[in-house]
Amino acid sequence: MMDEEKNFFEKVYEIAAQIPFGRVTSYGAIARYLGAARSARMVGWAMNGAGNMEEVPAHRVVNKAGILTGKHHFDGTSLMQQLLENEGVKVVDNQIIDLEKHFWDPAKELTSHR
DNA sequence: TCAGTGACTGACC
DNA sequence: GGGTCAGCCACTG
Repeated sequence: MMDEEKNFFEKVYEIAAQIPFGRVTSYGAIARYLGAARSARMVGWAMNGAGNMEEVPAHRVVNKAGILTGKHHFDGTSLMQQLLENEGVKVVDNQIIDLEKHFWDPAKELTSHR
């Protein structure tokens, strides 16, 4: 009711900022939590602006396949991979290993209200 | 102003 | 089982 007044982007930032250390999530998971599962692209676009926000670890957000699709948008080339590996997430060929083990579902962890 | 692109996903064939 | 198509919304040219 009240949070819904927030902008879509702001919600994405808030959720992304709550991703715990060593965990990752997908654009669709965030989008679905916001009630816009079909607008996963907007989540990625929001991450584009979040890339400059240290509070928003965009490197912890990957596609559903666990592939670092947005690594190209980072300052470096393997920066995104380095950050994930630094958190204990194994990444090979721009893809996260054991994604299910590192996956963090906002709708499941933030199961406070729909 | 219109049209195309994009850090995705799910459904269809 | 694997590839293709459409949808979503915002920004750029």
